[in-house]
Amino acid sequence: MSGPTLSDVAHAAGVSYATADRVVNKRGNVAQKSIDKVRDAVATLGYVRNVAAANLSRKQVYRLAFLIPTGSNAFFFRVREHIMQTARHLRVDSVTVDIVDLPAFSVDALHSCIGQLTSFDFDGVAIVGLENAKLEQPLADLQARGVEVVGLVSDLPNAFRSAYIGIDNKVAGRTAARMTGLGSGSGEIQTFVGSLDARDHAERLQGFREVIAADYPQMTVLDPVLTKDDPAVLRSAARRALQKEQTVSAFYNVGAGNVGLIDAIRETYVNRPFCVVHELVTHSRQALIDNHIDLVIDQRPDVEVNRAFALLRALIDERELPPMPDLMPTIYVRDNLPANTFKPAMETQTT
Amino acid sequence: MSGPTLSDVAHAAGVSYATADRVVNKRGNVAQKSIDKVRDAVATLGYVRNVAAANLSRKQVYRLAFLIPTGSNAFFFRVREHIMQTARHLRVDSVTVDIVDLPAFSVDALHSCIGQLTSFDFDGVAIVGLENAKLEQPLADLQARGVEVVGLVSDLPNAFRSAYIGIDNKVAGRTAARMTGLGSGSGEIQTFVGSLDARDHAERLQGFREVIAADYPQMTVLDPVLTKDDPAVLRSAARRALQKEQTVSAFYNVGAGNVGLIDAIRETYVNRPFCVVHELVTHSRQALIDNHIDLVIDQRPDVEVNRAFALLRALIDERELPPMPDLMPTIYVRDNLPANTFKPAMETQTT
DNA sequence: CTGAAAGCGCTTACAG
DNA sequence: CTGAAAGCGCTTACAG
Repeated sequence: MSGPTLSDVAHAAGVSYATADRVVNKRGNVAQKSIDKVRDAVATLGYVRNVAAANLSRKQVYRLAFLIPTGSNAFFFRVREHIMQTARHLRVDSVTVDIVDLPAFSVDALHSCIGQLTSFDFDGVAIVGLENAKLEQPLADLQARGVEVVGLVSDLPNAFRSAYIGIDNKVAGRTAARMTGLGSGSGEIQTFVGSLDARDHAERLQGFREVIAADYPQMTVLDPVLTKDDPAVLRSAARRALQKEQTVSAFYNVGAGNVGLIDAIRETYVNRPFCVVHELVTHSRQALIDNHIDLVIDQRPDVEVNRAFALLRALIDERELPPMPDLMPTIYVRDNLPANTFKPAMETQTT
Repeated sequence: MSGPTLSDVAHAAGVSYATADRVVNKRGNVAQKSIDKVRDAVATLGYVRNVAAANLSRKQVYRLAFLIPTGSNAFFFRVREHIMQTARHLRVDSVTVDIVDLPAFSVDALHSCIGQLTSFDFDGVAIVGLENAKLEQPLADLQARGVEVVGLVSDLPNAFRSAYIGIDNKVAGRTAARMTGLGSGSGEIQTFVGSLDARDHAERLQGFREVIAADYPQMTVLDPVLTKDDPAVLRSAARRALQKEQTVSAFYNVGAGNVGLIDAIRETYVNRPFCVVHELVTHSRQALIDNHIDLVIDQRPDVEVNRAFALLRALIDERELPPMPDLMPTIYVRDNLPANTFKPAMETQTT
């Protein structure tokens, strides 16, 4: 900084340091006259609060919580790893992190978990959310207590969080379709979804269909197999589809459970279809390397997690938010894979 | 933090605060006996220095410089914009930035510029470098004065910088080849390079050739047209290649000057070849949207610039470096384009 | 070689 | 409604 300090402001305004502080930090109990003088001084001097000094004085700590779906999903395993790694690095900046596991896709579980959060006085929470109106009340309560909340990967009701950090799933689906069109060109595309009730899956499929219909009319999108993200379901459905060799020229798995899909492909000795899946995890990574699939569309959970931390801290400090360009889905082929930083053994079996 | 402070350490070691400080910060003039006691106390208490408090006390400011090639290159225009934007945001954290423009690819210019840097006492510099031994001496001088230096986009002699922030260009070329193989499949690929003396161009071409040779034998990589990154050269060469409609099925421009390539494609009413270029700038972005090209391989200068700032600050603070996964080239199609944050009018005409 | 003390820019009781 | 003062965890002269 090395700009003007609050005592410069107090001086210029002809009031005490304490009074200048009261108006700058809106602590109240100040005469209008003093307020005006301080405001003027701030403006003419271009005073800007030194957040580091303030935090030192206040012994600020950042108590953060992340609410992450539990279970065997490899993607969220990755998310969790990134959170822990970042947390470790941010300990020296006085941030502490609790990761709260909760059942996937359960509005009730999320509802009660958010409700309990109020008793732990966190400063900020990042939530893998659901856009359900039932969550509005507990979120409002949380925010009323001054807790900053952001949606992560999957959004919360818009008015009840400060930001959403995640990709646009329709864009992800469109990207998958573009690559399928480029790579395959004609024939039928067998699609797989976990559930059409899951908004992200529905949006991806919609985006996918739009692009194929508009730009690749020589391709047909077959109705999706419903998989519940279960590898076993994917495996058998994929095997069936692989029998129809001549007509199915591409696979697109909108959801998780890729292990099953990959198994089916590995076990089948025919020309495999062009294959696009989501999320770079141990198995999809290996399948890319082994040439069992062609492309992975990834949402960069590392970037998302980093941003969640940065954003939460900025919100808690009430400082200007950093520039945050839209998060776009990333396309991986086997040539631009980042080094694998996780030990495969630690990752769970699904997806 | 809220961990032990240095006065806790001093207490435990039975020395004064000043002495504890001397050993922790290696200021010398301490009896070995005191050193040992303090070291012990640090270890048993798990003391970790509060960088924020230290910086406040010392009135630390970060004076940074970025050495960026000048000229009409749209990519470096983008780099410069990101630096300025980030700098604006980091002003409140006491970082000031000077951007030094210098002629592209000139070892001599870089040499003298680095030499002059010593007289400005910067705390850290990021340099779009060249791997030339002539630069070693001035870099060594700079580092001897305690200036932190990192290579950005293009590396410096390895032993004379603390880190390189940029992509692996061979990986970028391999990625381009993979996409060309997926999208085109057979026929001749006309390549274009600015200069084979430019290491990044040579590496990209090498990676490209490797993948085509290994995995797409039904395609042939034609020898590159040397363009000096000049749009006019690209334009006429591309027009010539477009005459050979039936044989050339793909274009790959390793370097800059894409405006010329895009113009040639726009002006030619034949089935255009499959088209891959590098770096997302105003023109390549628009060409993607207009379906004049198929893919852009980008190195995310925004991410690189952010990392340069973070790294330089961590180095200057002598604190633990943040986790830094490898930077991989990003693949853009027209569906996963980030919003354009620059006003096209500001961007120069080339590339 | 060692220590006491002022000061960095703020916040927070506490006394008027 | 206003101000003087201690303290956050460090660094930096300064005196011994």
